[in-house]
Order: sequence, then C-alpha cells, then structure tokens
Amino acid sequence: MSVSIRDVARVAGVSVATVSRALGNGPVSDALRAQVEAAVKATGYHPNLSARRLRSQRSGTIGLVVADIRNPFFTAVAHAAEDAAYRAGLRLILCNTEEDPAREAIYLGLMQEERVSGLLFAPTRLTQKELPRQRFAYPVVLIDRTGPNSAHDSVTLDNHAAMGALIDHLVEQGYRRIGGLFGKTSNTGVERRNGYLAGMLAHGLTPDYREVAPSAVAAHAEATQWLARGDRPEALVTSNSLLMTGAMKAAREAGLRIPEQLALAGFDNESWTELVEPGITVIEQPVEEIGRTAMNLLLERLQNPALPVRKLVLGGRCIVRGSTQARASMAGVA
Amino acid sequence: MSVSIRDVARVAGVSVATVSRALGNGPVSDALRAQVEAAVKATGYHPNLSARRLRSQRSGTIGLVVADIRNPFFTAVAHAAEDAAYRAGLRLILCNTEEDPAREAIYLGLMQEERVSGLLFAPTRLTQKELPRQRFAYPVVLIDRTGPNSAHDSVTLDNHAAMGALIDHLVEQGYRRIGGLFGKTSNTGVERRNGYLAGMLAHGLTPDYREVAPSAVAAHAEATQWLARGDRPEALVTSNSLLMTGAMKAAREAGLRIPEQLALAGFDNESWTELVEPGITVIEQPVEEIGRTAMNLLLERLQNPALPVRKLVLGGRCIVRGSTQARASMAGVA
DNA sequence: GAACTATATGAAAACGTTTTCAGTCCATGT
DNA sequence: ACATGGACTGAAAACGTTTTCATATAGTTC
Repeated sequence: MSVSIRDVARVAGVSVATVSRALGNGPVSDALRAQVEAAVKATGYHPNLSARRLRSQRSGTIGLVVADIRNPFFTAVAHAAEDAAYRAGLRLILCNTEEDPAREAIYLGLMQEERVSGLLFAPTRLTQKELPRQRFAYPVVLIDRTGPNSAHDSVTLDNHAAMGALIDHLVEQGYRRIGGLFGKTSNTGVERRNGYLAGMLAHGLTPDYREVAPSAVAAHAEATQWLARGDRPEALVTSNSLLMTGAMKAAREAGLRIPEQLALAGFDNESWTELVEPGITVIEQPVEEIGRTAMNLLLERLQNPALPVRKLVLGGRCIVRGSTQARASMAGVA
Repeated sequence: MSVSIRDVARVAGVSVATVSRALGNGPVSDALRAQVEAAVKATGYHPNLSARRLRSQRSGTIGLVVADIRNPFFTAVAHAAEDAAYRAGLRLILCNTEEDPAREAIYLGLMQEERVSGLLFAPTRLTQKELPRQRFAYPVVLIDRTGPNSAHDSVTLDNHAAMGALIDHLVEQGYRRIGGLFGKTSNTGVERRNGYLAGMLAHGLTPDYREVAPSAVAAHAEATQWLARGDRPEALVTSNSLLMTGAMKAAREAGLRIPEQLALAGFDNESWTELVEPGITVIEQPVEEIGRTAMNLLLERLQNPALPVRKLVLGGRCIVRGSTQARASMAGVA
C-alpha cells in the first residue's frame, strides 16, 4: 500500500538506517545521500509520522485548547500561535471546548494521548480552579485566563487595570450609572468584573452588573431586558467583543442613541468597532503578541524545564471613540 | 517514564492482548474487564496514539487546510467542522496557509505524513489549477473553492448566482456605475467576479473592477485610491467580508455618505454588517451547513470510496439593508 | 461420552521508524 | 608496516500498540 522506508532503501541500494540518516541529520556520504534523495523522489516516499513519533518519543506537536474559536480574540491568538509553530517546525492541534468543562477534560486527556510536547491552554473558570491539583504530562502555558495560585507559565492581560481605565474614562466623561456585562465562564470575565467593582468603588459609585454566558445571543437577551427597565444605566461596559455585539444590537433595537442615551465601552479592537457609528471605545489587546509570546514561553520551557514559572502580564491600550463621548450636562435624565 | 499497556497488564494480572481488547471492543469476560479498568485507573494509563495509529493503520484524524482562519467565513466553517469531527470521534488538524501556495504544498505533504483519513481543503487558485493532475493519498473534499474539472467532492456556494442577485438588486435600486472589488487568490473571487461581469453585461452596463489580495488592508488601500478619483463608482460590491471592511473604512475616511454617495454590498452576514450604519446588504452563506456537510461528505466517502463524485452547490440568502437603499433620482451626479 | 463449536485468553508477530552497536574502510602518525 | 582513529554503513533492537494465531476451557449436539 503505502511506500515505506524499506522501499526507498531497496531502490537506493542502501540500508534503511542509511535512508533514515540521510533524511535526518546523520552522517552520510554525499554520494549515498544523493542516491537516497533520488529514490525518495522516485518512490514518492513520505515518512510515517506515527512511526517516527513512536520510536523517537518526540511528537513535534503542541496543542492549543481554547474555549471558542469564533471569539475573534481567540481566532487572532490561534493565528499567531499557528504561525509561530509553523516557523518552529511544529504541528499545532486546535481544540475547541465550547466553554464546556467536560469537553475540556476530554481534550486534555486527548492531548496526553497525542503525547504533545506542550500545551497552550485557555481554561474555563471551573477547570482553572482544579489546575493546582492537576498533574499534566506536558508543560502548559495558560493564555488569557490564569489565577494567582497556578504553577504554570502564563500570558494574560492586566484585566483589572484595563477595566479600571475604562471606568475612569467613563467617569471622567461624566457618566455615573455605569452597568457591567461580564462573561461568567472565564476567569478573565471575573477579573474584569473585579476591576469594574474596584473602579466603581474608587469613584464612590454603586455597581450594577450582570453575568452571562459569553456569547452574543446571551448578551443580547440580557441587555434587551435590562435596557427596557426604567433604571437602565447611562453607560455599559462589556468584558469581550461578543458581548459587545449583543449589547449594541439590543441598544439599537431599543432605539437608544449612542452615546447620548447609552454609552458603550468594551474589549478587543475589532475592525467593526471603528466602522460602527459612532465608534466603540475599547481596550485593544495585543493579540498577536499574546499568541507569539505564549508559544515562545512554551518553547523555552521545553528547552529548559527547570526555568522558574513566568507569568507575563501585558497591558492593554485604551482606544477612545465616539461611544463614550463626554456626557452633556443633563444630570438626572432617565 | 510514561505508563504503557504492559504496566496495566502487569497490575491487572493479564496479558497485554487482553488489556488491548478490554479497552477496544474485543471479547473479554466481565471479570477481567473490570480488573483492567481498575488497573487503568490505578496506573493513570493513557494509550499512545502514535503506537495505536502505527499498528492499526488508522489515524482517526482529518485535516482542515484553509487560507486564512481570520476570515470569519473560515472561522465559522472550521468551527462547524471541528464540532462534526468531535461528534464522530475524530481529531481535526487545522492548517493555515496564508493564501501561500508554497505553504499549501508543505501542509498537503504534511497531511500525508500524518496519514490523515481525509482532508477538507480550501485551495488557492494556483494549486487548484493543479488539482486534476495531483494524486492524493487520502480523500479530499473541497470547501468554498472548486473548479469545473476537479474530481473531488465539494461544497460551495453558487457564487455566480449570488453575485448576480446582488447586481440585479443594485440595478433595481437605481445604481448604474457599479464597481467590483474581488480577491484574486481564490477561485471563489474569480467566480464572483464572473457573476459580476455577467450581471453587468445582462443589464447593458460597463463593468469596472479591481482585484486585490484578500485582506482588509489591501482592500482599504485600493479603495482609498479608487474612491478619490473623479469617476468613482456609485456602488461597490466586494467578494468577501474582509474586503468589505477595508472598503467601508476607505469610504468613511473619504467622507462619503452611505448609500447616498456610495452604495455597498458584499458577502457574509457578519454581525457587524447589521450594526454598522446604515447596515450592509450582504449574501449570507450557510456557513455552519457548509462545514457540517463537508465533513459528512468526507465521512461517507471514507465509508464508501466507490461513491460517485458529489458537488454540492448551496444557495446564498440576500439580506437587504440600508447600504443599498433606492437611489434618489439624481441621474448624472458625480 | 465423543466430537464439535464457540468463547476467552495469551504469546508473538507486525506496523515503520530511529538509534544503538558493531563493524569496515581509509587516512594518518609513528 | 602497524596500530590508532575517524567517518561511514548495515544489522538488529526498540518504541507501544493491535491483531493473528494457537490453545485452553466450557458448552452444545449427536
């Protein structure tokens, strides 16, 4: 059926060991190397990675387990990671957990069965709690979501500070009744919620927030209901771009003018946040850098397992747009 | 180091063959099966997929090779495919070619080395031309991009008709000078361009179009230059959502009112196309269905290789929004 | 009760590589 | 001329499974 290294060896008139060495980096005379290369071309040989991995005990594969590839943040991170893996000559296995801890557990086991060299992982809040108790057969670098007591390398945003900046900005622009819409399945959502609470407290404002499943439809449903109430907020912050999509849609449907009747601010500088009228104020995350450096941390860890745990916290950039324009001095208007 | 099936066998007091059978679906007595399961739990055994694949000659893996995972269309398709694979108990390997034929070739070879059971593939225009001449070691299902003379199963949109519908609609709304912005690396771009040409011809209009790299920045650059000219079009159609992003940004920067000074229509019903003012008219592709049915076609093909080639062409849905509002009767205005 | 048959189990071969080990050959230094 | 060593090569073991083959045991049929 499939052409194996034996076939190549036979055609080239050498031993299988020589073929293996010629294809790898072993010492082979130029003459034989040429013969082997010719034989490879003639036979159309492709090495069997399973056999190679089995024997060499190296998978040359790293896993990427994220919650939702449709979240543009993860899409961008995955893209950067894939690129870095390609450059390093490694394969990347992408797993989508749908924010489901059960599915997450299955994929984590699968990664071990694949004998991946390492893992980039954005855990659910639930499994993240279990992380300290869990033993992995491979190095793990957490992306986007980590906790204080995890023993893994990580690359995250300074969520607390970023959300704080958003609140400060809104307050400065004259908004007081600021509502929050946060994803409830990730620690990132929690951190941004905490940043929100701290920010509101610092300004002596009373917080008012909701936690929802991290999807546009969930946010839309919640926001629709919320914005219909008499005590709806003057401004709304969201913890990711999917939630912002849902919230904005709800605002449109409720006929609210932005920012006059509802200011908006959130995360992730998607291109549409600029195109939409009047432009959404967002915290831009360095997505490319997150994916790239996460992969680099992993590669360094593979090289040197004794390295101390490194937790990289990156800062976000606040991009101010029309959705948080200074509030006209009309205090007390519903 | 790693715990193997021998360790489990030793702990369970049975042979390795029995362990293998107990874990698979071989005939094993209930008593021994229980012993094995206990031993697995006690040892923390995880089967080595490389060894399993090598011996069984089944990879249980399918490849997904797309041009750009950041294109929301491919993101959605990948998501649906991953889900279908998960359900079928298969692994999915995602490869991103960046629209680069060289990278594409590398990944295609890699898929063979992985001994994937099958491949979902969105080829570049260049390699697509080579497709009829190429032999694959695995069944291939083309998604989004196919040609008339390919011998592979495929799932595509009726691009010609969809673009025709867009042109018809624009003409009906009173637009005459309709420009086109098309991606040049994919056959999909070509088909939509042909649909554009046919549509313009049918209405007796003179076409005017540009072909660019399929990215927002390329579209932005081209559109910026184009819209600055005196003979800029009254309407612009684009062949995908990335190009639309770039085009719209250029229109905004040029200070053009939509649709009064420039109508817009394109592909892919991204949520922002609804949120943006005045809403973009688009052809909605059944992305979930494309990913799902592509996977199904592949699974069926794996079951029965003798099946005739099946080319599935799906229809798009035209969603009319404000960006193509009826043109005020002001013929001849630049 | 003997001859089958079906079922469960273990021993060992096989999958396609890499890597170890043991050479073989040739150049080099004495 | 002879030992020493380096560079290359081939035979065979090993990686961790699944699967084939043989065997033992129990159950069935005449």
